[in-house]
Amino acid sequence: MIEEIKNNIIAIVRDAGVTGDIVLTQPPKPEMGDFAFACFGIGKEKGVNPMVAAQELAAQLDSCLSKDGNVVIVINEVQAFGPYVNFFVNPRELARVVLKAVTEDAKFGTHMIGQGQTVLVEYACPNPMKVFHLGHLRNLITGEAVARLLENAGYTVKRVNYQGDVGMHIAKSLWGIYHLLDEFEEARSKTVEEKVTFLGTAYALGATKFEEDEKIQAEILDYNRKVYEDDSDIRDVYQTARSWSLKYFDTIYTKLGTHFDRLYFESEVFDEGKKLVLDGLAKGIFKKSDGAVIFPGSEIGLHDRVFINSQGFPTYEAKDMGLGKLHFSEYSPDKVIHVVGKEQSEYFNVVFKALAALLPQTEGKEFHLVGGYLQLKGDQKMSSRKGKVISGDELIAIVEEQVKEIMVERDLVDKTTKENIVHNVANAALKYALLRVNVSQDMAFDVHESISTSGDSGPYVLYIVTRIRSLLAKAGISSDGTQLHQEITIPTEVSFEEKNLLLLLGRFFEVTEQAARELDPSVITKYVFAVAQAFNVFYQTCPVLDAPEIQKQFRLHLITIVSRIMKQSLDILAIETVSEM
RNA sequence: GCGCCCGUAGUUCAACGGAUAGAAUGUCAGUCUUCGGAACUGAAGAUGUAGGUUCGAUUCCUGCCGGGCGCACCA
Repeated sequence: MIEEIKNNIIAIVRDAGVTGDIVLTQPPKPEMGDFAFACFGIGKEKGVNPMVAAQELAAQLDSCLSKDGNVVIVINEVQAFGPYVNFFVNPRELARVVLKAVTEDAKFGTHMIGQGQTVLVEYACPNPMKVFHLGHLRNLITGEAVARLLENAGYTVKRVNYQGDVGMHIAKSLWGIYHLLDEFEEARSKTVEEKVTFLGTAYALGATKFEEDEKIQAEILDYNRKVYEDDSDIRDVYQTARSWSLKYFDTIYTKLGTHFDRLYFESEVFDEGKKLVLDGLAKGIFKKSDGAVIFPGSEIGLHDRVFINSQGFPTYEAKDMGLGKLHFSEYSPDKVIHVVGKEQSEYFNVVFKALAALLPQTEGKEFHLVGGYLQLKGDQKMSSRKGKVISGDELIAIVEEQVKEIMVERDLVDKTTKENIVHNVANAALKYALLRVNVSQDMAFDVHESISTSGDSGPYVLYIVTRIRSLLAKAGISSDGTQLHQEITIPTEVSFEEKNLLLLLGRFFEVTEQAARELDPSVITKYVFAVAQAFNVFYQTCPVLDAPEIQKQFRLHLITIVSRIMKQSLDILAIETVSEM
């Protein structure tokens, strides 16, 4: 792999008398070399201008190159560029090393850095009886990718989803349902979508009335109490409505190819949470204030938060204490990653401190992976029908519809496969668009751009994979690479385009590592796009099937690996490839 | 009022304190008698503002301008 080459270069540089850390970077342009060593450090050490130091080092290295061809066969040339010493690798040697590494190691690109460690990834977290909005959609897609990123790095990952099935929003929904009882009864026999639409209406009604009318406010507070007390008056309606919501969420999870190891609910943690906080109050971790129990975050430079309200109900904060305890008793995780929007950053700062004070074993293991916002861009046609806010599942449907429109003209094998393909392409479009931006970065989503067949999009990347597969099929090779020979003759000439592809393929190893370290799927998205582009450039100038035999075999081998690594990358993003499109 | 986050081509996004700030899209100009053209090549086009630290700042610090969010009994 590429590490082998890098180590080779590092050894040469060290031989030249350079001490300390030797870090190799990539020059900004391929014409400037393949690897670079910055000479700011040695310049300072020697008290000379880094440009001068680079020139001296390059000259020194160049002279050893010619002396000992054996050691430095991977390097063709050393050149000083400003304050950098740049290395040009021998393309044939690069080809040999990269093809060998990737062909021999079916797990190339996976890591063991998480070996023996359990990580809880908490994501999605929609609230029963409320809509699954766009924020949830981005969160879900991000969370699944993060989970896969970590699995790829060797961690044992548990996907968990924490949902608010008690609290004021539920009380408001219940009030709405009880004032629309006829519709509720009718909904029992309707589809999941219709049930959920009804729930949306009921919540909206309750929420509006709560603001308008004090008497209704009191009624809703009473519903809240009944939910917490599991009152038999409301039990059936509550459970029924709750199950409708969960069913609806399930359909979304299935569509997007995610699943959870454990669904947590506020209803199962609030009791314990309250108990923990009251214990903490006795120990002086929490304080009484205006009839409520608060965590005095302001004493440690944060802010105060209410954990138990003056009515004696645990707030979200207290419930999180109960949840934390459950997490640790069930999985003893080494890390708990909460994928949650950035509006909760300061909330988590306080809550993690409180949790650590209460349960020392959680100290330093709780992380908030800050999610950026998702907005819709472009024309208003998309912000649905009645000017209402568009929901997550509506957006999925819109993307799928538009992909279908494009695909009608395509002449594909049969109808069932075609539906499947439409589904996969639509998924790719959506996921790619959401995962190409840094996790914490706000983004604007444009349906037209996401399904665009050219440019930085899911369909573009998917298309490259199918085209390679089609090419390989023509040559009678399966795309999984099982037919590849370990021994391959490298042609005497390896082109510039081939070399670029090889360099990129070799980087897969460090890219997956970086993505896992930074918990950022966009690292993978950017990489897979770069590979797709490099392939297209290669494809433009390098014939495969019509090439002379040695070159043909080499190129077939190369593109098999391209498709394999692209598929592996897309797998991490939970994007499924297709055989044709 | 206090605190956190963010201002990069027309637009959507990149850039461990380092080389000429990269892509995509849109615009303009080209390529190829296509191993699936849903392609490729080229051009024009940007760091909100004023200072500071540094050999070097999109990146770190301060002020200002502009935007988002959070600050007690919602989740």
